[in-house]
Amino acid sequence: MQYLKIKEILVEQIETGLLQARQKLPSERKMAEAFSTTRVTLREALGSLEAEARLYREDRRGWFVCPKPLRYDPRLTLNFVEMAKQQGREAVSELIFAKQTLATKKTSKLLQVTMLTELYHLARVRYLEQRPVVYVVNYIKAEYFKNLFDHDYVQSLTTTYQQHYSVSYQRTHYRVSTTSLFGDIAQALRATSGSPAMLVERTNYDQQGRLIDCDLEYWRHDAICIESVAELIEVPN
Amino acid sequence: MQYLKIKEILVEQIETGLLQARQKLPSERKMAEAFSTTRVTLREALGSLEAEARLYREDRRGWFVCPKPLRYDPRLTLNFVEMAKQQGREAVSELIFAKQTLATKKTSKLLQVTMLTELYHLARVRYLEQRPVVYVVNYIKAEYFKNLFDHDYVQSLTTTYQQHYSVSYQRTHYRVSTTSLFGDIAQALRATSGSPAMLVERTNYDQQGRLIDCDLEYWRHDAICIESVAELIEVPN
DNA sequence: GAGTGGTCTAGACCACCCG
DNA sequence: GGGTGGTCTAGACCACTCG
Repeated sequence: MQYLKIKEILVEQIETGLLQARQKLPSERKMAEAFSTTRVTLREALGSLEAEARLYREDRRGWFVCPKPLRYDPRLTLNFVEMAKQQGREAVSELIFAKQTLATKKTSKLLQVTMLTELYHLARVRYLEQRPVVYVVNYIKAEYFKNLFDHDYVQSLTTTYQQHYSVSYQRTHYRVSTTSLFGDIAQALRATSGSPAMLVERTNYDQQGRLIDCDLEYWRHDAICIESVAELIEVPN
Repeated sequence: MQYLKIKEILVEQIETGLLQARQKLPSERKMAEAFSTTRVTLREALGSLEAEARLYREDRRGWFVCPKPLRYDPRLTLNFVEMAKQQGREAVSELIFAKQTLATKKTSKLLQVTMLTELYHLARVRYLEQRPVVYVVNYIKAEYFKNLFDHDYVQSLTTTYQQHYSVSYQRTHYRVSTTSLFGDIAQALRATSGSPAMLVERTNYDQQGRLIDCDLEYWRHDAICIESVAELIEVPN
């Protein structure tokens, strides 16, 4: 079991700081030679460290050491940039597209509206210290936010909701599962197709209990750690 | 990109029901031949479907089609068996070990006690329809539960807490991250070493706000989907 | 005991990234 | 344009599972 030995060595180098967060590893060929093995076996070790969130790769660019994950609390309405700042991290949000569309079969179900209801549809990529870590898709009920695109919607939707429409999030329904990245999303995150990912789906309600929008967040799985507190519910048998 | 084609075909067979949940796939050699490729490439496709939670494997036993994940709401105090039953699933809990120990550096931090505090330490494996899906480790403050082992602690700790000690969970602090399975845990879950996993860590408080125990839950990542509702918190800037 | 999955070797070609 | 990562071939051995 050579690849386990390789993993141990790499983990040790990470933990002793010989390899630092965000640092690029040597090329696969060089490492394979250094460990006296083939690329196939080396990649077995690297892939396994990727699954453990110790290494990540950028498509065709190489392997890097994972920085600490961002703590994410679904109860906080904070925008991404603020959330990162409070943890001493530097964050940026970038627009991929913003358009107006009509609800399809899938989105009408997500937002509990009839098909062809007017919606805003936007996609953004968020960066942590220059590294793209989440691809966020939003579907927003247009009826509550006339002319949304006249305001800033890239950095923080929640702020715009509040300032221009007096709407604030009150409750959120969220679902967390694991998937992997493909196509446009993988590309936007500079991830290799098939990289492990965490999917956070949220449906958000305002102070009047109205369903106002939903998010699909595709996180590079090493970049996030969900952390929250919940009051427990008594369930009758 | 042969392995993508292979994936597509397998996904289609799963979605059309040609391959059913829990069904075993043919051997790797047979599939490699059927797709006119080598085992290495075939395994690339299978590994990728494993990351997407469409296939899972049992160590040295082969590849299987993933059944639907169990929905898991951290707010519910329900024991595992009840939770599964409410979703029409059949569940069983099995004891791995139960012992009394003293807090170590790691566990004293988890439970916010001084080192050498008396603790119960138990490990269980939980099955969904015969399949082991979670490995649960518990650390419990012994001071609140004298002679815990005289009662049933395998099927449901929460029930025993309530009935014999008048203690019920009120609040939980939880953290969700991705890792992978190794050693004893992988073995108990019949998983190949290095399989992707979801780690749920919980710290639980009773009706008096006392920290009473904590859980480390190692889930086969395809077997769980975390789903909950949260009231949002206003955060001053 | 036959066949399986887990691991490994020693190559190869290509498209892409970066200097 | 050199070197890289992504993909693929055609084998091999071993320990284990299962009938």
